[in-house]
Amino acid sequence: MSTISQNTKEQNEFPRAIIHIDGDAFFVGCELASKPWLKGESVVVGAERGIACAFSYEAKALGIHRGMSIFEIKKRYPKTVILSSNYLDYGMYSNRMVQIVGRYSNKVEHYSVDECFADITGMNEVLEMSYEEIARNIKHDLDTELGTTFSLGLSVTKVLAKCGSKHKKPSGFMVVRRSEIQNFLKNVSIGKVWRIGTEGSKSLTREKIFTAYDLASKSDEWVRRNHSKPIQEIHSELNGINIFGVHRHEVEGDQKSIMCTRTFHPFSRDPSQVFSYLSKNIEEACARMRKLGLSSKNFSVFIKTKDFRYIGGEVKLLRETSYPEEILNEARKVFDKIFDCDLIYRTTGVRLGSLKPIAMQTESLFEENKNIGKGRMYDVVDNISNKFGEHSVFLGSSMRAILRYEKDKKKIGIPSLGEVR
DNA sequence: TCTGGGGTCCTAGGACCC
DNA sequence: TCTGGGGTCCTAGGACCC
Repeated sequence: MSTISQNTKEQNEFPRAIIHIDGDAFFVGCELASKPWLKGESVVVGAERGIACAFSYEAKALGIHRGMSIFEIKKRYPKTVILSSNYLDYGMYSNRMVQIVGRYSNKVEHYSVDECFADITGMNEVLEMSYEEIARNIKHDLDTELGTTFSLGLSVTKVLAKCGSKHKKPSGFMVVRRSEIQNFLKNVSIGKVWRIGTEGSKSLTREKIFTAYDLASKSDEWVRRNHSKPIQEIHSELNGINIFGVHRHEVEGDQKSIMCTRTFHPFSRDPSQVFSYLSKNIEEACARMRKLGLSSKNFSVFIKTKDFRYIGGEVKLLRETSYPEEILNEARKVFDKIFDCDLIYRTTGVRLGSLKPIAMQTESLFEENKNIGKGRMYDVVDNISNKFGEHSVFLGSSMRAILRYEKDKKKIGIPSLGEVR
């Protein structure tokens, strides 16, 4: 076949060429890359949290699952190696993953710590390789240079590429050309499709849609009539029509919100106790915001009942802040409105929205002066927290939460107070 | 898996305004 | 004063992701 007709064929099969890359048991993979003697063993990461966060395929084969307690794992599978997680390392591996993929395309989306998408459309001519060859090279480079394996899917849309990488884990390699989509989708159950969650697959199953093929073969008209935007978009992508572009994250810190939520034990119906947990979350969220150099103007707080009912409320401040006091004042008002003494609560949370860099805040001279003092104070607070740990300094309103959290650790060390039981 | 934590985006329905 | 009908904006909560 001539080069020209080969190119035409490739063009037809890949109007766009999208790759999805997924690290296999990524956290464990990173650990094994530096501890190769553990390869082939049952390995679990998550010692510091007391539950399995990630596990090797050998551990999975034994029956270890996500969230299983370390205590139980030790008891039932004493040979399993238990490691603490090391997020800084995983972040470094993750960045290297993106760099390596970046050799083959400048359109790489760092989707999560262990996943990325790449749009390699047109790179076949630049690199003088077929799309499949490019994909194989990427996988080869990742596997050999990072010392852990990756699964890769190559197809014409993000949803299809993601179905591909998922198809044969670990170390999978799946190419789904346009002419192969229908056959491929017959073997993909509807619940496995990216962005179709439990609710989506429930409602689709009720309509006798069991595989991705069943959905893809419905008409546009039918989907538009019976389903909302998310399913409509997935339907298009399954048919090879690109809806979700590959977006490279150019800017660091383009985060839209910061959340801090925590479930407490025992559950509580005591308003001052529950508010104290909320207060602690607000303090933590503000500390993270300051670390990122951001400030927030709109925020929402919520409480969740024992039976998982969610009640919340939103507040708009007059100007941005990165300090907890103003937020707490408003949060108190919302809290008093939404708290119901007859219910028992399990979780509180705060979400800080409309984030802006601190430098972009607009303030009057007077406010500026007021906040300089506060800024200095919080510099000190942040420094102490860095040195002595996050519970070293806190607001009075968070006191009861701290005491409760720390009780679980038996004792607390507060520099100014000594040890409190 | 009777349920952890941090994110993003969508939408139904109320409030408000002609 | 009562009434219809339509548009936009907002937000609480849900669904989904890793």
